[in-house]
Amino acid sequence: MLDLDTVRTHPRRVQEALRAKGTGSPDLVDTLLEVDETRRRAITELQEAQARQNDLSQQIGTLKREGKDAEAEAIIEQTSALKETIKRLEDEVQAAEEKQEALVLKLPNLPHPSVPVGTDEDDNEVEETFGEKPAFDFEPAPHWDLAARHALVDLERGAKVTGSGFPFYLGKGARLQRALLNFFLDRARERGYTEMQAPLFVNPESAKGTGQLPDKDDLMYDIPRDDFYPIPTAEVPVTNFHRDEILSADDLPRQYCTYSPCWRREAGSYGADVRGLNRLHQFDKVELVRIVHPDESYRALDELLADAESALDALGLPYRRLLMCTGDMGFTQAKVYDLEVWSAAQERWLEVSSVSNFEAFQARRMQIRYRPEPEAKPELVHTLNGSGLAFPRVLAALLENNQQPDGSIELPEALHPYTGFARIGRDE
RNA sequence: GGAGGGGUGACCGAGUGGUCGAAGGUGCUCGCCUGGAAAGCGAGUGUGCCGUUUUCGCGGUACCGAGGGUUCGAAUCCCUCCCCCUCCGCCA
Repeated sequence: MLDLDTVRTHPRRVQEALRAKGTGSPDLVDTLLEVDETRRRAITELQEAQARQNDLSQQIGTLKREGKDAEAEAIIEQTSALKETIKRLEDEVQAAEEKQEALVLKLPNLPHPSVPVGTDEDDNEVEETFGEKPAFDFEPAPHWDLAARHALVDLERGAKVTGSGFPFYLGKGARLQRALLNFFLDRARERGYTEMQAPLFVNPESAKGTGQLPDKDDLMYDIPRDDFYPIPTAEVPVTNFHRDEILSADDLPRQYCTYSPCWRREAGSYGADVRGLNRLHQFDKVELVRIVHPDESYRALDELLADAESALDALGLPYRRLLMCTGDMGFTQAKVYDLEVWSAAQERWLEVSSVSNFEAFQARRMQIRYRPEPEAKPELVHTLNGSGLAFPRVLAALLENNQQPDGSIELPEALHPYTGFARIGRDE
């Protein structure tokens, strides 16, 4: 959510953001400012009426205490018209506030000046590529073939039991998942994150806080009977942990890491890119969340990026870093990097992490504030998050990139203490 | 799921219709005291919104879990919902 004051003072900047992100119409800003005008006028009128009412009520109280009931009655008679006025103005204010709230929620975050302007993924900037793509003197198999050959993943039975995109992992596949979980969490903890286990369902208020509602509601599954949403990312419960709180300056920064499954409806996805583990309805992820002082958030973004990248480095996977353009970044973000891992058999880059600075956009919705000095007015914090990392595509890349001529898979050394085995498909 | 108790400021905790944004305490800030500290003493210390103001600020209004209602007037009375605690039931 944007600050109304920003919209009032820099309407053109907001309109530019709407255009750059390709969301909503620029008229939104004008409509919003009109509603704001109406709202403020109504509030002023209402408060004047309330002041009169308070004054009269106080007089009545005084008169009654002095036993001057007749005089009190005379004043009470005057109040009935005022009562109606107040009722009417209250309704007006409420209507205007609701209208305004709905409009404000449609305004996306302003992109940071360093973000390239663009319309779609083709305009994202490849900032840097890391590691060497593996070369094979045989035809490398895609991960779904490798997973089937070694019985690591069973999508068919997952589809039977639940539906497509809900995999079973078994044997070394399951153990590898568990190894990734511990590997990522241990690394995050060593890098200064507090480990957390979060609820996997959230209420609508939380989904609104991080920006999944109202605009991205078809991303999530929902449980209408109890008014819950299975989380599409642990960002939602973890960031909402501090919702409606005023932290002291000493409490900042807060850094949390958590493992969770994530559920996404992925409505409208289809085609060859969804094969195997490329796109699932349920997947596992370690998420990193930072809540920081506003002056620190871009330094924190760099650190967060380094945290995510270091995990890929440790796994020896080739990857590249993309700076997302205005048209391809999300509604809530001010600046986003994507990390994409090289998938050697598919010969594609697969997104395994998205690292974002939301500045105060989420914090304003969630009312997460901090007090700069003991007696000072509270101010909004900045929030950031990044995957560290998403499992399925990491798994896909591990299988594809590390496959051997005999079809076995050599795992990177960093994982050995976690898996308890060094390879898949030999010495079994 | 059943029965009972309860949700008040950063925290604890008074307050059952008017002068209550709310006693008292703790914490915190500033000052006094001290060689320094503790203790003690004094003053201050909520948030949002609207208006006003070049700054400090000032005026108004709302907020005592949420939403509705009664009343000239609600933290206080009534209704609905949410959450927490205790006991019972069920259960990993």
